[in-house]
Amino acid sequence: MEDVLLRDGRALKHVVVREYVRALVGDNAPGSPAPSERELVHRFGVARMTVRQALDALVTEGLLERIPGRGTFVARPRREATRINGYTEEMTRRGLLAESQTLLARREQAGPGVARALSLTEGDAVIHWRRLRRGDGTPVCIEDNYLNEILLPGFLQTGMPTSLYDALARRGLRPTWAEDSISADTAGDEEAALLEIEPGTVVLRHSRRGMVGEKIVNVSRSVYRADRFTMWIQLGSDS
Amino acid sequence: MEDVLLRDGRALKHVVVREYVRALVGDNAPGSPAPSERELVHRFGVARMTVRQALDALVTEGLLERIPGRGTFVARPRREATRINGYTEEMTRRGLLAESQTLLARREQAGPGVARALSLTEGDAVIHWRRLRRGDGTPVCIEDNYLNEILLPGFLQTGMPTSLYDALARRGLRPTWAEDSISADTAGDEEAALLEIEPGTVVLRHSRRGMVGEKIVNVSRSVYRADRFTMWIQLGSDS
DNA sequence: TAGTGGTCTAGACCACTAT
DNA sequence: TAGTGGTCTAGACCACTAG
Repeated sequence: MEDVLLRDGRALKHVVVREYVRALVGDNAPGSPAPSERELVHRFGVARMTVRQALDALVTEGLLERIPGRGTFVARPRREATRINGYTEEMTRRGLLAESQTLLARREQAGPGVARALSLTEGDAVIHWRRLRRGDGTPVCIEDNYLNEILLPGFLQTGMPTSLYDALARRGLRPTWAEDSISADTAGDEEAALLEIEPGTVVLRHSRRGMVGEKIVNVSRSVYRADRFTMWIQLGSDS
Repeated sequence: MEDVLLRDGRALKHVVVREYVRALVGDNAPGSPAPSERELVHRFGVARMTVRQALDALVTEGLLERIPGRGTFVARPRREATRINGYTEEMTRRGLLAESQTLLARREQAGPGVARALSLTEGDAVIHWRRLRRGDGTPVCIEDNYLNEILLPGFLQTGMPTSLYDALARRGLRPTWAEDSISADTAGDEEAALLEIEPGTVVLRHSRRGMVGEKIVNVSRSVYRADRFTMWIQLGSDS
């Protein structure tokens, strides 16, 4: 996805200008002025169309905002649809200490449900990772993750990280979109024991299919203690 | 949002080209070729930069896709983040018959919780609309909606529609983004009676703050029968 | 080799904003 | 009036794809 955008060693001019402006205004407050187009023309000795191409990209990106007759300014950050977060990030965002205990991490043959969800054939190799997750010490959730082994060769060997999503990101496989389903249910015996609640207590079930492009990266099935967890989601976006 | 974009009666050239191309390829299958840039230059007698400006817009919009050395083509439709839907749309999407029975529709003074959620002061006027919602005949959900009366003058008088979101859309107030929270719980006595379940049965609770721009339009609190409803959400988008 | 999109130049006139 | 962004021209060379 990232523009490398060097051509025969020479940097593309519009990229140079774009990144210069990005670095210049990067953390400035919304409403701060960016350099004018003609100022950038003089600074870089390029045509105005080249400068406009650079600024167009930053405007499309939502970093800058043009106001005719006034200038170009840092835009108010656009609200974005919820980032696809995993447990660790969710908990950290809430200011809780996220801990994780691996109950199971092994190669398995996909059962019918997992195979369908991952768009594999029954019996194909999947990585099954089951964790008990705690927040500030007490059990909050049991999470079963199933990963397509083809996409993640050697995943089990290269050490299991705390955050699955971090690990996926390092391989360029962090889901950019996901299909989630959420339901209310009661805890089974095994779940109840792990979550340290009575069997039959109310729980929140959450399934997710994480995808990047057309690739289905992971399928997770989580069960949360209802008394310790409320799901929070932001939908849609500005603009 | 729509570009009117006529200037002193003369149509902007890049808009003319853009709309010509949009109409031309409008419903074509993904992968169909669009006219080449030079072809459009000759057809409209404009500079190539003008054509590129027109096509850039359609590419950003997701309608077209450029492939260097090959041409410009109709792009595969991009996946978008979940549209903010109400109960009626959700049920219809699932192929169920959505029915609705108004239990309450009146002007009230906002209590502390509602006032905070709507960013009002306690005691401000709000519209409270409580409905029992059925799917294919059986009770599925009780939904309490609280609306900022200032934004919706005469709402109670102009007839209560089936779909709140349709009614909001007609006033330009359909939420474009929302903050949702979802939790699992058990039904209270009154809820259980309405939902035709036993008190203490598992339910799914869903709260939403619906917003358009900076305006908070509505706050809803719903309780779903867990045996009749699973929430389904799509997060994120392609790009 | 012919055609495509990608980049870039060096100008121009316009409407608008601020002073 | 000076400066800004918006539009537009008429070229140019490049890398890449396809026949």
